Amino acid sequence: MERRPTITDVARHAGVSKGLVSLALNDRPGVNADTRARIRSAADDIGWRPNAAARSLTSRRTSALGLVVTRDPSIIETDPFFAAFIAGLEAVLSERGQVLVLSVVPDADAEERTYRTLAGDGRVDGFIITDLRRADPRVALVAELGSVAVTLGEPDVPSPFPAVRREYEHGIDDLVHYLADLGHTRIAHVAGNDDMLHGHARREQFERTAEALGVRAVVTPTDFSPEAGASATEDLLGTDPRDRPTAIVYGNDPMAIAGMAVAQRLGFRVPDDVSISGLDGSQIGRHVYPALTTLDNDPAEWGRVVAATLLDLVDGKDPVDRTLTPARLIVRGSTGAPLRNPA
Amino acid sequence: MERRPTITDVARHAGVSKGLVSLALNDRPGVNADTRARIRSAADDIGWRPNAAARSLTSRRTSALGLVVTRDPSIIETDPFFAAFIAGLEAVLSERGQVLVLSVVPDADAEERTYRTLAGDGRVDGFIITDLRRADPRVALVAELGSVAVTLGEPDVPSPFPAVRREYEHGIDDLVHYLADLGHTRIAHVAGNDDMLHGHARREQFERTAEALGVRAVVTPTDFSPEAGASATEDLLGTDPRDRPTAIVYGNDPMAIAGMAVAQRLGFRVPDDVSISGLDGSQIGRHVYPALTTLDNDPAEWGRVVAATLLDLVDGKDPVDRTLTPARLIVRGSTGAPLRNPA
DNA sequence: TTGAAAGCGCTAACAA
DNA sequence: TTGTTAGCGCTTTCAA
Repeated sequence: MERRPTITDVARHAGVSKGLVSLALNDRPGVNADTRARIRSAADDIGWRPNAAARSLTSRRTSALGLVVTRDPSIIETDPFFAAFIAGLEAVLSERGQVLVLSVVPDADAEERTYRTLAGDGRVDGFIITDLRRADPRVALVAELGSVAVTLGEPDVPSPFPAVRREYEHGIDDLVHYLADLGHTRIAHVAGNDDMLHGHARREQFERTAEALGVRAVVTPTDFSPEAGASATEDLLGTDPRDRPTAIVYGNDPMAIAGMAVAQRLGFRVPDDVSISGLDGSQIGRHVYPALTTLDNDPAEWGRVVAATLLDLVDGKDPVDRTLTPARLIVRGSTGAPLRNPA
Repeated sequence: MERRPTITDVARHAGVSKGLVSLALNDRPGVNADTRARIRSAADDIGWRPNAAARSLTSRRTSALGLVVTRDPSIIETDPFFAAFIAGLEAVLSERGQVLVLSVVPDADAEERTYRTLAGDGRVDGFIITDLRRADPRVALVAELGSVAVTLGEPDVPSPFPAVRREYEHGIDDLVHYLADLGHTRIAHVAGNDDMLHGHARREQFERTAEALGVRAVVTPTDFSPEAGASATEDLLGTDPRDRPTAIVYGNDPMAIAGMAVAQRLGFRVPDDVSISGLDGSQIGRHVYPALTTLDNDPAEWGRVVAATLLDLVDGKDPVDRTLTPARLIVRGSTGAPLRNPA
């Protein structure tokens, strides 16, 4: 097996010193243009690529970003966010010669261990913190580890790190208004994990708007899993018809899909007997019947902006918060006016 | 900002040479038990962790595995396989101190570039090759790059690498038998990408079994996207009732869900007017109405076995192919006997 | 069983 | 503008 060419091989081929090769190939100033070109073609000729480990050892940069996803294995599969989010990250990372180190861990203990390992072993230059929780320990942990991060959303703890956020309040406001305008007076919210900041904020906004409109609101917190969405729906629809909600807003699309299935199995027509809405968007929501009303999110946009923000931070630029375009209400067939006489 | 402790710090604390620290902490023989214990506690005291780059430079091991996923961004989001697959990989990797470098790329060009970058820069010790295609160039590419890989399934090109496979043929056979036994005589298959080996193999097995049973089979190849599943379904159900299939088997669950929605929108009852089956399993399939008949796959099991196989290979053990438990038919509400007089 | 020294491939001083 | 020389933090000889 032939040895991979090193910078010394390039230097020999180009008839220069390896120090100069390093300068030339890293686009540093102070190299004669001809020499630079000669070095470059020598490198191409022998197919040289800088070794990441060697470079990292001196530059103290790994050119890698860490994403640690903490989700129960059964929930991660149905979460429509991550795949597109990662594709968005990747679009920026590959362009800038960076890689993504991904971990999927089952619980908070494994999560902390993974952060410590990734930072302690010097494997990544920074972290992407998703699914912020209340009093999230990860912000302080990353700081303690001497690393940096970007958070998706604004943490409720002091954070030295830039945040990327999307305005969701108006979207929820629009959604509840839209349902109230259709004539719904009892609207349930099968909320996501209330310990997660985004789940919590959406629930609060839902309650605020419902109260402002004089709509009767019932909130059931869950864990974002379709199972939980299904069982919450059974409870809601099993109540006395006079108390029963005529519209249900779910914390994410998979729960909404599961809830819609329960409603249909119990003989409720959607949307005539009960209107169903997701939150957070998804591709599959367009393809169920009836198609799911939801609030759009654009996971790929999240990914692109988060990656760019974190790379700038790692490059020593001043951290700047970024705000994405607000979530927009997408009305599809799963919501409509409530029928006077339910089946 | 305080400097991270190095092996020299540990050596000083323990009063030994750094060479000995290396031997002791890597469980190499020839170190006095007391000394080893002393070194270990010194390392713990000052919180030392070996730097991955430095270690990689001498050991020529990165302790990282590469996974390059080539999917159109719109399809990756709905694919139920990857999230759980990655969680399965991770379960093994974290236990063995390895990390996963993940890339999501849009097309074959970006794919090749990514393999070259990851291997050329010495960022990973080996690759995980999913979604094998016909005459897949990646097997030769990885070999050319001097790296190693594990393939999910058996490539149709000569491969020096171990393969992990799951027996799918019997499951498909069972599924078609099951449908034929219910009385279906016209069964369509909305197949996945026919350029992908698993999609192709499943289609062939479907056709073989259908022919053996004297069932009329119609096959539509697609790209695995829910959109394609939906439009294929419109075509199939728009035909003359005497030609119309009474059962449709989709290449994956998202397509089946989209197809079921189309059927329902067109006024077909599922399963009375048309039976719907997925393939490949998914969590969300349990939570649509009616729940989706499918063939189970266990992405997490794939992940665990693939990771273990690749790590063994990287460790220099002889490559051994592994075969997972066969895919099993899971009958749910979306399939049933065809009604004599369709609506 | 331990220490000393060399070197992995690169970057970054500093000289020339 | 270019060459020389030290390291970065670790593993691995080779001596002692």
